[in-house]
Amino acid sequence: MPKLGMEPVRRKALIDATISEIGAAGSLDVTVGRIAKRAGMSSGLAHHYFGSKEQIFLAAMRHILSLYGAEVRRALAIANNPRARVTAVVEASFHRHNFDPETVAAWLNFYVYAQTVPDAQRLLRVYSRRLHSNLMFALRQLLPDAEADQLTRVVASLIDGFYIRRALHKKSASRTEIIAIIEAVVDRHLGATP
Amino acid sequence: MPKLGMEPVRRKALIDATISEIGAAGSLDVTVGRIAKRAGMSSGLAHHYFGSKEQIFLAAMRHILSLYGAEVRRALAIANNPRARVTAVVEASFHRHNFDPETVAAWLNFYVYAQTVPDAQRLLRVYSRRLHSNLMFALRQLLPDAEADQLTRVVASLIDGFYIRRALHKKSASRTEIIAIIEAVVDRHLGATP
DNA sequence: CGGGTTATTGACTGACCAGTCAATATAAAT
DNA sequence: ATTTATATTGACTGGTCAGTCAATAACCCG
Repeated sequence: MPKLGMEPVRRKALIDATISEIGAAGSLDVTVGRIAKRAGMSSGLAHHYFGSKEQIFLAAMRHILSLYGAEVRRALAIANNPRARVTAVVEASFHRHNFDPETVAAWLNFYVYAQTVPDAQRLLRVYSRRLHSNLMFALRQLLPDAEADQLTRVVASLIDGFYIRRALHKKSASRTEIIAIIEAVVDRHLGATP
Repeated sequence: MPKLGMEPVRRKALIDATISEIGAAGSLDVTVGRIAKRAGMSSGLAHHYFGSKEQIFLAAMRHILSLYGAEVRRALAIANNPRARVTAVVEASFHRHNFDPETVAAWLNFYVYAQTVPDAQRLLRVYSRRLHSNLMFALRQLLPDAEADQLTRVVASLIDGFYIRRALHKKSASRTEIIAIIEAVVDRHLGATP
């Protein structure tokens, strides 16, 4: 029963299923068979659309990264001054969506995956650089370059650091607590060098 | 040619080989066969001494964690005031040894492994809590409790955050730069609330 | 020396899995 | 209605790997 135009539907289902499976397994030790099953199709079809397991993982990564990118852009569009732009980036980074257990698990695993697979590393770098330059652009309007540079690294590391800690202890600080702590660090830095 | 007392020698060789293999592969996708070969023995012998691959990984984790723990204790023993104790923890966390590419790769992978294997999670939590309480103990002597608590989280997250970024871009900030940045954050906080 | 213990190997097994393929079904196009 | 293109399946293959085991070797003690 081939209703035409199934491809996008199947791809989306597979990407969602991949993220769910990674979340459930807590690792990338997930078989194409299981992913396909969760997406409601045979393993053969998954290969038909993606060609390989690696391509499935990369598509899932792209999906997560692009959701994140969209959220950052959305938040930046609303912010109307440099300080607000920093807040926008931080809040987007800890948006509810990125905070779902399965999303956190996927991020963490993709970080590791990027060590092995060059395409994955490239993807992650693009987003990492974009984050870095968004922060830098805003902070350079508030601080001397050297200080802006330093605070940019601090904020970027805090984002990653709170993320990884979240993955380890589910029972760590809440989304809003984390945001408040990072904001306080920024304010303290800005207040000290006006 | 069974020279007696081989067990500790073999175990050590296997643990070192495991960390090297993880570093080389950038993932836990490492076979017992390859580990054993690097350690100069048959795969059978690796199983003879450790029983399972999981036990090999856990032993490697324990080794890395205990090196880290020893380094923290060493540094704390020298520090003779609370502020110096914070520095001691930060410097121990970025000691050259922990900074070897293969060690960074192992840490990162063990973080992910802890999502899957309860024993690994337990190990990591013990060390994470020890780190947390070392920082907290020192900072409570310098700040009101609520602020000490907050700064503790910040420093802990910065440590993890800079670590994970290091794993992603080999070309990120250097060991000494990272330490200086974290120290600056601490000083800024202490300076603002004297 | 001979029985007990430790060391060590490599072959073997059972399971699992990524990716392929031939077969089938069905819609649209000519 | 025949062709053509898309959709879909599940069986199959080749390879890999964790863990087991029987066999062998060498030391130690009595």
